[in-house]
Amino acid sequence: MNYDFKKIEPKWQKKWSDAGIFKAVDFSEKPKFYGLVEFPYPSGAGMHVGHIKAYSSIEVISRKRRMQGYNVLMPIGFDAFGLPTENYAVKTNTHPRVITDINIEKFTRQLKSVGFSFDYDRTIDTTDPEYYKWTQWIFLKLFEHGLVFRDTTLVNYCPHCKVVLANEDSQGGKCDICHSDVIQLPKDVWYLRITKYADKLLYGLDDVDYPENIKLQEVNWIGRSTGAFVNFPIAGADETIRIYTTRPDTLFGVTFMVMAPEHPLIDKYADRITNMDQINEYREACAKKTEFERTQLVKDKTGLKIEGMRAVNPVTGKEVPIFVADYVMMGYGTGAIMAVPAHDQRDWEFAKKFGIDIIQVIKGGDIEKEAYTGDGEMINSEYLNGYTNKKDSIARMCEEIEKQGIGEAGVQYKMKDWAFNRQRYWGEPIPLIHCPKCGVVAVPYEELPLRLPEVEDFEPGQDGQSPLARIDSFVNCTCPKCGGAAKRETDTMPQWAGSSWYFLRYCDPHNDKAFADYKKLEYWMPVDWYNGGMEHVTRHLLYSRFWHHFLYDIGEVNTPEPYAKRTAQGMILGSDGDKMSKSKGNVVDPLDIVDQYGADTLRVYIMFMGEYGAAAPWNDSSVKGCRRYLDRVAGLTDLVVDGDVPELEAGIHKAIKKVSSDIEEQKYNTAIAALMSLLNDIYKVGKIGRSQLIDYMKLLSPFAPHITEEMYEVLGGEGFLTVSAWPSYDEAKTVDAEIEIGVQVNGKVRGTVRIPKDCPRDQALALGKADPKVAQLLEGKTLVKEIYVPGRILNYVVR
RNA sequence: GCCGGCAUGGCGGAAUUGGCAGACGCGACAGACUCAAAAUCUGUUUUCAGUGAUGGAGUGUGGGUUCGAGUCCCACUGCCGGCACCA
Repeated sequence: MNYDFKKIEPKWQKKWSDAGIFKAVDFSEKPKFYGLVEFPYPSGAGMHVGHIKAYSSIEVISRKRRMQGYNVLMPIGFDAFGLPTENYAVKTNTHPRVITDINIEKFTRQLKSVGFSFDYDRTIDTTDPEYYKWTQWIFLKLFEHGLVFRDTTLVNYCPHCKVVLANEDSQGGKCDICHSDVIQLPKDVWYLRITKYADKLLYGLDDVDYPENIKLQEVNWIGRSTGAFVNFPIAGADETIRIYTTRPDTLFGVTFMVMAPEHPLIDKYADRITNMDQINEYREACAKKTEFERTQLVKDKTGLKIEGMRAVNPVTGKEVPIFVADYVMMGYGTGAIMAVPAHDQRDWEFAKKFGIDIIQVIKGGDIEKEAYTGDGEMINSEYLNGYTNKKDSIARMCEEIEKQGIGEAGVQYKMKDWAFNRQRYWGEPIPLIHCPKCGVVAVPYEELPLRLPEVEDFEPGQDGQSPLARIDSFVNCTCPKCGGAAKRETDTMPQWAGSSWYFLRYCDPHNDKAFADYKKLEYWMPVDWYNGGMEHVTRHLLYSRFWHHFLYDIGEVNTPEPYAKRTAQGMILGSDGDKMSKSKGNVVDPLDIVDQYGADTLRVYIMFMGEYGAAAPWNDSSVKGCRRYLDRVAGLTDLVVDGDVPELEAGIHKAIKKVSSDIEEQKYNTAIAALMSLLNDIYKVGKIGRSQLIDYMKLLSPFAPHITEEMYEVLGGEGFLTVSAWPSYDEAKTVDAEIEIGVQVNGKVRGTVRIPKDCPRDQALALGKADPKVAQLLEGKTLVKEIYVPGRILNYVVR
């Protein structure tokens, strides 16, 4: 067959589309399969080869599932709110809606040209009011259930651009746009109380099929630790400083305390602190430091003693000094710590620098040289003395703490609550109203969607205000509760919002009564297989799992966990081995490859590059190799004969087995290698039976759907190959009657021998010895041991 | 610093999970076709010694377990990813 991909690829894309074979059918009798890919951000740059790789995994599985008789839901959509579009809108003075529509149109065209079998009838766009209506609806549900709260925090602020910056946009303490110094500014922020779901997110991992490394990243991100909260009284005051510790059993070793510079008790007791001026100076210096500086420059511990204020160790009754130091963070624990310099390296360094006592309470190490953080017998600790097991001494101390009423056992998480607002235009408006009488009031559900107002000017406002704050007609409203004049919240949601529930919308994308019909969710959910980038396994995965757990708790969805299985693809690097980037000029445009070699070649190459989960560099020559392979595949139509070719039977059965299992394990590269190998065999034999070739086409179809569909037509096949039955194999035919195994002498391979598959031990050993080279090596030696592993190896141990 | 991953020919990568290392592809070399080139086809291709049969070495480094190690254990080196003064 003449392989003219420019003709056949559009031809079949149109035929498949016209026949609607990729449409998912709600409530079909067939078993369901929901395959999900991370929906793209429709940037102006268009599709990247990374997108192709990310989607190819679910594409191949879904195509195989359809052939296996499943009702497949494989949707696509666009996560279209976000900064790049907004920045481009500002620069070109074009409405982001216009830009988004152009980009989505472009993306869709590109996706289709690669032949992805998405159900385009279910395409969603997070910026469509009919979609973000439900993002706002879920937000209001969270609000209703007390999971939305407001708090003051320090944000990165650029005084020059007058803009609040994300951490990513203020790396190194410089504004990404104008490169001036970023300062920390206190600001009121909306938070989602994700920490309330920390345990559910942690223990939910036991019930899902994620690779261990992904689970571990989530576990570390959640960062659950157990310990105790202890209250240290302030000497001469009726107040305590609350601390959190994972080692309450070292309480007898406490020789000082440290508070974060932002700790509110410092201000509260300002009048009795005698060096308040110095402290304020230090605090100001800390405020200028960015998160980056504070965490990167870990070498030198800075700090200052608070004069005129001391704390009492609640178990010993002894007074200890209090310091302020920025190695203690306000954002973790209680913002204050008890310092045990003998057994914590940071406390040790601080104590050495400030000449503070060090009391050892765990035997071991040399605390003159460094803190001892290992295990050992408890000493200098009254009732804890003699304990050698950390777990027991901690448990005993927690008991004592609670008995003495000085604190309680508790749990802490590294995960922080989710800061949920941005001062930007291109995002979902937060549907809340500030009423001078009633406080914060929710926009009534029936008023959703709360639409983004049409504006001319998208630039962020002065002093970090959202552009929406300038639109009086948007801001001014009446309070839904009291009917009085009120003002709308003008911040918008972060980009993570729309992507936290999109997979639910795919189940019922056009519903205007609910985010999705419960019966449809029951039919489709959970997602059977979700593939995406490693960079999203912490934030996006946790955020969306959080929303889903919440929706489950309020009875809106049918499962606690949204994704039954999650995998991640490796990056495609430039041909120089570096990350692809415009500045390096090593970016490959997938559409160029489609144009030059065809979509099938691109698809086969990307799946053949190497282990799916690993990073691999692009190689133009290898692309040509895949094109050469498909050319040779096309040539198979010239070798067709009537009836099966017996020499190929075993090979075809083996290939069916291997390709079938390799796809399930994401070993696409070896599946393709097996098909290439079989192709070489077919050319050696010089002929192939018609139905044998159709089986070959079926195996290749998920990878190269266009050429195989065309060949199927040439062969006179009925219907579409794409939805024909996946071939089955006969296990007996995949096993050879006679096999070749290695023969070793003292573990070194000295020859091979052909033996029957189920050759008995004695016979195999005799056959091995009969090999002339082996016989020669055995001559005159004492045979110590003979090893025969059926189907694997023969080994003679001699002396 | 902590957590995780990886390391195999000139290159991308295989190896039934402890059993013939280098499948498959790229590149290179030789040959065929061609006036010639490209394309295509046929061979060879881990490395060292040897015309050869063959023999030695070989999966980042050093050690260990085993009849047998790319695979398991210990120590180290180098790269990649994530988190980072987390109390």
